Amino acid sequence: MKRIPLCKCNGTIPFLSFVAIPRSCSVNRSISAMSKFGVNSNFEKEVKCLDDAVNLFHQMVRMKPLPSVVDFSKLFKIMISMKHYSTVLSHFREMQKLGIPINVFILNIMINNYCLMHHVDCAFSVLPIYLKSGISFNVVTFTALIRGFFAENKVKDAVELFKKLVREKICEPNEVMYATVMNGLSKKGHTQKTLSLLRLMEQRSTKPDLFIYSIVIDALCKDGYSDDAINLFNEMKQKGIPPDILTYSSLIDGFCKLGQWEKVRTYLSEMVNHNIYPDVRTFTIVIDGLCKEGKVADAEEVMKHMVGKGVEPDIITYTAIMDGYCLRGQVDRARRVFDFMIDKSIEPNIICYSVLIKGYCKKKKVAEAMKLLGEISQRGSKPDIVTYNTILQGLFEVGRIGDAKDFYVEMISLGFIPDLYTHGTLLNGYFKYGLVEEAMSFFDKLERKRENANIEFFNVVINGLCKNGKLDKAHAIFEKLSSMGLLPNARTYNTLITGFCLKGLLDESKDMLRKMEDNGCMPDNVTYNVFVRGYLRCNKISEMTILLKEMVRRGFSCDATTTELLLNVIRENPSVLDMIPKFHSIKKK
DNA sequence: TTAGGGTTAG
Repeated sequence: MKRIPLCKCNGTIPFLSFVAIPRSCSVNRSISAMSKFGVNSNFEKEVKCLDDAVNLFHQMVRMKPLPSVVDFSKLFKIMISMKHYSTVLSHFREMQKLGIPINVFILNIMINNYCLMHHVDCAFSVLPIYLKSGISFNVVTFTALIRGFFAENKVKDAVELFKKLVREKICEPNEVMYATVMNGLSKKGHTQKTLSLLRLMEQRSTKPDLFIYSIVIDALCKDGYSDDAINLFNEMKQKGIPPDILTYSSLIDGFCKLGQWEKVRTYLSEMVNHNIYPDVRTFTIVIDGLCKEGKVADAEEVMKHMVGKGVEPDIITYTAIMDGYCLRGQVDRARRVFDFMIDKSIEPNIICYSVLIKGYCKKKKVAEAMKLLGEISQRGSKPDIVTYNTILQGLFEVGRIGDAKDFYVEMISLGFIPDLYTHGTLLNGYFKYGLVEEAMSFFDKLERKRENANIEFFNVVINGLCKNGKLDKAHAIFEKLSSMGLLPNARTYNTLITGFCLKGLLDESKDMLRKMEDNGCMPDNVTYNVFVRGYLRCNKISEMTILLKEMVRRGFSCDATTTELLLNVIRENPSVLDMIPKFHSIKKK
């Protein structure tokens, strides 16, 4: 059945003339607008809520002749943007029952709808409808499915589908499909694979565009490879693809996270020189970066600057600054910000609450944190696992071990599924208070779930064992990591090196350092500090000074604990100072 | 021309 395109109806829409239009409903206002202006008018803007959308749908299906599939597609898109996925499904079924013709667009919308519901398996069940209706799949169909796989963490399936499409020449990927695959890969931590795909793409007919470059630049920045990101950034410019606000924002975020403030300034100026002005997200990235480095006063200045430029802070900006105050122990200031936000009619979400709760816990005000936890549901928000983990940690911090255990039981009874962080917090708490047997018994109980464990979880266990003098056991767990497919990180090595150093086992520490370097994990500031302290404690001054020089040469510096220990040694034996010619510069750093 | 792609907070 062929439908007359609505745009050819001389400004009137036949199917709408049968509908009685009461004045009150916004949908009806929209229909009225459509009648007046034809299909080009935006009824999308008039549909404000689910009721509007549903009412419009029911009116549409009663019309004679029926509206075209284009109008149904538009309406479904609105419902999807409102996240009313199941309503889209039921309405699509109704459409099918009524025999309203379908096309590739609306079927692709249905596939995407299932993928957004995290039901990629159901999305595949739409494919037979294409076949039955003689409609061909296209690149959009497959792109949506690939995205669906990634959304459900099915990276292997996503990549296999993509490879199959290319290998069997089922569908030639376009820029969007490449971007979808690369974004999926990068968000799951496969930065190198993302970069390889970019290089592969350069050799094929579909060339990387702004989106593709921005995805890879963002991935490199998130992994801390800011130099590689800059190289790629320059490469895209040389190829005549100008970066936009998102590319700059990703790059600036990378520099913020590395504390490279000069580069932040350089690229902020560069973007403005190119008439690309920072928006609320760009400013929030800078504010968050400053806050995380403890530079809250600078963050406040940036906030004033953005307001001066007419850019209003949003909930994320306020949350970042609240977290900045909390990290410095200024939970009361964070509470001002929090109340100010409410005054500005910005309703706090669970992340805001969790930040504030963490702030109270950090100040050991667990009662305040608990009080706030109770208020969350009253204000229409819902605590999540992170909120509960924060309180659990807070209870351990103040030594309320019994309450922490009860709280853990309570959170499970409330239906929360403990995550790795929950288990890590419990184990860390047990180890902190010397409850090694309890910790290890719990650790053994978790054995079945260990396949999901990450390196940070094992770092907690290794650290706990080291701190409790169980170095052999810690070392044994370390040795098992590779068989579990886990790669030790700098924290793992530093924890074990600290453990050995504290026991005066400097040879074992050095062995561990060698392993660290052999495995491509570079020693960091913590590693050097731990070694300097180890040598100082064992009174190995000459070895300590050699290391100290190397440390300074590599751009690292003594932290507060090391400096204090070094000063104590110098007080007892002033001649040590002569062996450390650059001590003053070290202290200054 | 109704479908699919990139940035910020616990």
